[in-house]
Amino acid sequence: MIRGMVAPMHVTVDLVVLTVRVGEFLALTIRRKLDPFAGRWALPGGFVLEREDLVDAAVRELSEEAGIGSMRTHLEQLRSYGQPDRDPRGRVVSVAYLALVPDPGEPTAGSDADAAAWKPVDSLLRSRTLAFDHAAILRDGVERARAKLEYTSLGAMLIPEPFTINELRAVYGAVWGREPDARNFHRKVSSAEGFVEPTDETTTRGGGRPARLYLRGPARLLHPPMLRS
Amino acid sequence: MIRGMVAPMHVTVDLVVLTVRVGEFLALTIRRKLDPFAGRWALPGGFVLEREDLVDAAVRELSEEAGIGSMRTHLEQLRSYGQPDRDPRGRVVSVAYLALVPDPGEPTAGSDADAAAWKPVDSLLRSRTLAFDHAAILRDGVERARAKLEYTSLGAMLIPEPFTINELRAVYGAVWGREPDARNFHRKVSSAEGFVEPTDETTTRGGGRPARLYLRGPARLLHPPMLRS
DNA sequence: GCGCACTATCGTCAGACTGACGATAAAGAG
DNA sequence: CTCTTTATCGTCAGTCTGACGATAGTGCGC
Repeated sequence: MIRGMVAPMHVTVDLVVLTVRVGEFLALTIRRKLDPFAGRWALPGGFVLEREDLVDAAVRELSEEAGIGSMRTHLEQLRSYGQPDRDPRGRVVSVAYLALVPDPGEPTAGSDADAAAWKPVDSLLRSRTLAFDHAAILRDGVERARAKLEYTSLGAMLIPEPFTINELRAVYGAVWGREPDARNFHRKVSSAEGFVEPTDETTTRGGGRPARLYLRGPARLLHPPMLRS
Repeated sequence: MIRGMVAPMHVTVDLVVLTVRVGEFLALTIRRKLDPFAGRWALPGGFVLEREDLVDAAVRELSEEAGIGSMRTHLEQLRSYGQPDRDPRGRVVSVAYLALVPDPGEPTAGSDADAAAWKPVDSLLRSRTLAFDHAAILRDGVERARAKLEYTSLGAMLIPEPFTINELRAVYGAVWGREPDARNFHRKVSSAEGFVEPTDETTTRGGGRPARLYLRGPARLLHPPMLRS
């Protein structure tokens, strides 16, 4: 049906899965069981099945390779990578997805991996340990996440509900590498329409005066944005 | 080299090519010569060659199908589309690119098309005339372009150099559907570091008092952004 | 050559928002 | 019951924006 001179290619999805745990900005990595790059760390991912939509493949890999359900997950397409030599097995085009999840605890390795682990984003980016072009994909995903914290409410997708405003502030500190001022952050978040919804509960888990607990609000975009400055 | 159960797919690039001409926001379309959708209007695009990088395929199609060189063109990846049934010929994953060009005049149809034309974005989006899922791709591209005018200097890629500030303002009006205030726009653009570079020349082509001519500046991001409000 | 129409550019001003930081509130620790 | 710690509210000056007034240079019609 398609003229023969056009070579078909393999299509994969790769996942940049990000979370924050105790003040650290982490990405999910797996250790590859098979060649190429057997034994090396990589981003989770896999081939798109014959009749499978791209986003469905991403959801499936998230579940298979990381044991992460799609319920509390923000998942968006990042971009595609198609350099002809990016995979030694042949021509493979990868559609990368970005997932932001509240810390789900230790990951369980899927069938293609002999280990899975959360690793600090900074050290992954500095240490060229990732297989394929996954360092570039991770860099793009991290950049997108950092940018989106500015003008969306997605920061709240990186912690479990309910959370205090200071816990949310720690997310921004971990992702941006710089803590916003607590008082200005509190003013901004609590006055931004629909960013967070207060509950009746408070907690003292951070020590000090009890802090109100919040849930994620319905707003997705922030007007005006929160500036990294 | 890759286990047999994973079916290879065809990979294409599709192009959302946008420009502004006499106050109208236009997208490049071609009329398809071949099935599927022969005779229907579509976005320019085509198959990625066996050893060709994705962006190279986009540059090639831009040149082949629209006669647009890559010199004065802003080209960025938009996103990928991979619904299993999006192409009746079989499984085709398309990587869409967004191009912003200064009006290059009437397009010349490439070999896969029997016509090429600039059409107003709004009417294309309203009238469900585009083949495949190209209406969705165009919508995403237009949305990206509208958003990027806010926080980048890309508006200047939509008009030929040199230009007056008012001509640039007309670009914003065409893309956003609403003209910013001339005086505030002038203040903002001329005070934003590196957005535009003044020349020594002026023009009276708009009538009235001579306007200074500007070139595109080196800045790509605007801090703070220009608000659609 | 003169005033008019037109666009370009500069200025003004109130309101919104930000960053820096002071001050007070409400817990637990000792 | 005082100290430490975190939470929350306030203050204030500086920046940026939107609305809009005012002035500056052109070409055009007469």
